Amino acid sequence: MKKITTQQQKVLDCIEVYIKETGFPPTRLEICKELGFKSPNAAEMHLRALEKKGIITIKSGSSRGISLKNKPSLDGYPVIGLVAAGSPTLAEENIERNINCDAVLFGSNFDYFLKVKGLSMIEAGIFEDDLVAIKKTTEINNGDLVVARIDDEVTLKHFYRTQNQIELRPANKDYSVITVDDSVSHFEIEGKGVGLLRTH
Amino acid sequence: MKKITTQQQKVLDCIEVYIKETGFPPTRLEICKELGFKSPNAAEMHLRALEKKGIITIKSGSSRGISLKNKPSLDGYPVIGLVAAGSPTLAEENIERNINCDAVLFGSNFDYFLKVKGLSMIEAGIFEDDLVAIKKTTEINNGDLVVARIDDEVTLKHFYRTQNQIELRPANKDYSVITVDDSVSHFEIEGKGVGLLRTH
DNA sequence: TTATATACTGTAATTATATACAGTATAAAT
DNA sequence: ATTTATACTGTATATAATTACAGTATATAA
Repeated sequence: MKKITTQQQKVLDCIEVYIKETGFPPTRLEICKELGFKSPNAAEMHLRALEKKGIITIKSGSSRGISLKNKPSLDGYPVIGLVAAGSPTLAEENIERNINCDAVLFGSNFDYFLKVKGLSMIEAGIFEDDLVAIKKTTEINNGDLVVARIDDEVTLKHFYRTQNQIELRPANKDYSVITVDDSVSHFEIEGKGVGLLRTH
Repeated sequence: MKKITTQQQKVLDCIEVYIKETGFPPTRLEICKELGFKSPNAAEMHLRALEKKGIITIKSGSSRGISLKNKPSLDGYPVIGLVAAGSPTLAEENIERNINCDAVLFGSNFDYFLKVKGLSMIEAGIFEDDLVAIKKTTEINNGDLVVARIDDEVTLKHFYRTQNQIELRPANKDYSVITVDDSVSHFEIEGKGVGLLRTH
């Protein structure tokens, strides 16, 4: 993303304010009126520059056809999809999108949303593509929903610690319990599920 | 706020979707194209009706000058618990608390959260005390999750319309299908479930 | 019975808007 | 030294869009 000039920033601010106040973007002439330009082409040129820099898109031939591309929310929570083997969960390439919501939406605060793959937790009412709000912590109690990393694979299961081993139990009778033992070279608790979000 | 007709709801939904996708409202002709109308006046009349009912405002003489008055409320979205028989769902006494979140958290916007009672939708991954985001609309398709009012009782079920009757189906084999027939003195669709929120 | 609201088609006119073209001028990059 | 980007004024025009007007038809309310 190239740097933006002072005048281009003014035009961008003008558009944002206009949308916030009216619900729709301004015309070239309205931008001119607001910023004191005397020619519609002044606005036009700035819009073209902003489009070229990837800040907005302009739908050709449409009145008020300006879309702001700065959707990535200021302080939203990342949605993590498939986690590449070995990569940190929150690595850039794992972020599908951001969701804007209250930090205390699920009682306690949390760090990211994990997009559920597979049906292993279906009996706990957790379906494929549901988003589970994850809080990064290693403070886990028996029965908690955890995100665990086993040999570079990330999984969502119920956590149980027995006398001498750790079990990751699915909530689906067609799946098997994962036992963490000597055959596992790397085991780590990434966090705890504190909430769930589903879009119908 | 007067009641809105099915066609007006379609137009409103069309505007909401268009804004969400493009960032600016549609023109009369674009609404017509989307909904299959052949005259721009069809859209115009619906818009006038929606304006008269206080749902939108139209800036005269401006292209795409449609503003949704549907403001993401400052106090957040109400959580509706047990609905008292005969009372309007959103009556003050039914509001348990408010939740602050993004209007478009569930793709389309919505009006309130309904706190789930009972286990009738458990096979759809909807558990007791889950919060279902409800959008007030009468635009329902078969299989949709709906909030219905039957003889002053409010229920959450899957909606199915067959040749000559309406069925409200639970997602739990221990519960029976509710058939809306002559024994029902009052039936009304309150809205549609667009999302789900669960706190672990 | 006479409105009033809904729900459109179809045509047309006015005006709102995007956008091209012709200039002028300055600063930075190649 | 020449191009490229910025930063505008000013004019013109094709077309995008609103909106009025004339109909048709149905349902509901006063």
